[in-house]
Amino acid sequence: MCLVSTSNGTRRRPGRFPRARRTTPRRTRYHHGDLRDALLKAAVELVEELGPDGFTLREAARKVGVTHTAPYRHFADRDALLVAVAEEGFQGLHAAALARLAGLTEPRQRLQALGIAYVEYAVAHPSHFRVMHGGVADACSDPAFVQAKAATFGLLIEIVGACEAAGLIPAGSVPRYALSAWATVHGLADLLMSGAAHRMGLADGSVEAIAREVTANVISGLRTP
Amino acid sequence: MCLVSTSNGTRRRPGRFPRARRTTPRRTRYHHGDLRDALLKAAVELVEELGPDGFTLREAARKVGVTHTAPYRHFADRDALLVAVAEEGFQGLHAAALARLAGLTEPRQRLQALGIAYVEYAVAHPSHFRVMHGGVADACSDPAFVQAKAATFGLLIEIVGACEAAGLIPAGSVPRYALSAWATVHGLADLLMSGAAHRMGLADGSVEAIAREVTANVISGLRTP
DNA sequence: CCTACCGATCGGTAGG
DNA sequence: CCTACCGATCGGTAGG
Repeated sequence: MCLVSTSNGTRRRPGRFPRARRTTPRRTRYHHGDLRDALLKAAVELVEELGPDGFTLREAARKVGVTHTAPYRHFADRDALLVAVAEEGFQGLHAAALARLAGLTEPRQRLQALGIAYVEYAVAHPSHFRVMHGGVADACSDPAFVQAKAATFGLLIEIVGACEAAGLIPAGSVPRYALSAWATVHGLADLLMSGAAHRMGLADGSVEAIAREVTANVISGLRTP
Repeated sequence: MCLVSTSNGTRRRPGRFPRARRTTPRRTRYHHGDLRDALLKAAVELVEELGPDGFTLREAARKVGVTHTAPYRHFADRDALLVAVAEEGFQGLHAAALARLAGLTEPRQRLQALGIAYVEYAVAHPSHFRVMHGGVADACSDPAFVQAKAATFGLLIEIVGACEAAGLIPAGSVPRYALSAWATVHGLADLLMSGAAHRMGLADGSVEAIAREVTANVISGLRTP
């Protein structure tokens, strides 16, 4: 039988593992916003170790060195903390995309740059990425979250729209191509994050190089203008 | 705040929800293999409702109508049941792919058919698909599981290899194109399963039609022979 | 931000 | 396949 329960840390459930004792020294006091930030950071680390479902408020508190009820001063409940992570994630992804797009005007180059930014962000911030696309974010209507998400998605539509305007894709096919482009980088991100691509011997080179190659294949499917 | 804890069923943690009482009448007795199959089926349903991490052995037992220790007669532990689901999944995907490939000889058609089968299988069997790519399966060395997984992956390599032989892709680029093709359908599967594609207005039409369009975009990036 | 507590699970073992 | 149990969590509330 596969000894997954001990060889990976994806899950954490009552009564299966002894809980690690406090590793971080307890701070004497937290200033305004200090504990909030510390909890956010702890949450990101825990999601990376245990997955979004394995994350618990109590362990985040433990990690930061406060009582398990202290987080309720800053977050209404467990999901609120995860939503904050997701929001931070969309803002970070948006910023990373803008940085990669800076100075590029040619639609195909921009589409590729957006894709590379997407994959790079996911691999560099797997916890954020997973929470962004997890169940917590799905039903969320938090304004800041929704705004950050829409802005990022807007970049994709804008760039594919520019491809259409340039005659690189058939008129009216923006949704189809947007979905194709998104699916490709989204899947690549997942296959790289999970290690599946590597296990199958398909992930040689840097993340950027891999993303560049894979997105190039998508680009090459466009018309010549 | 986002009321995710009540609006979606992705998670299940101690003390958050009242547990539903037995809905299935308790069987008087199970024949050999009968309970095993019933537990497998229950596990699939539970993963669909709660995700792989939310699945518990106790709830599966409850759903089937036996004591929470009865499953240990058929599965060594919780992970063993999930591995069985993953194995069933890879066998199902492999069979679905073979069915779609039957009669097709042209490499591009075969690549597209494989991709469509992948996406259709994922959408039709989301629980299996999630478990197949989840943490439980990663570290698993169960022979039947490994074999079913390798057979499915082998189809991809074989078909992309045929594309190479036909001059549709540059010599030596099988890994790169295999990764591209896989990433695209893997990402599409995820975006369709999670509802993200639909929420963004990018998922009009049947799953087959969407998968056909998206894979067509990949195919169009190949050389003309 | 803390102490004390509650109700509800869970995975797993002992022993039949 | 069942009864009885154990140890370990968890999210959350009361009340300060």
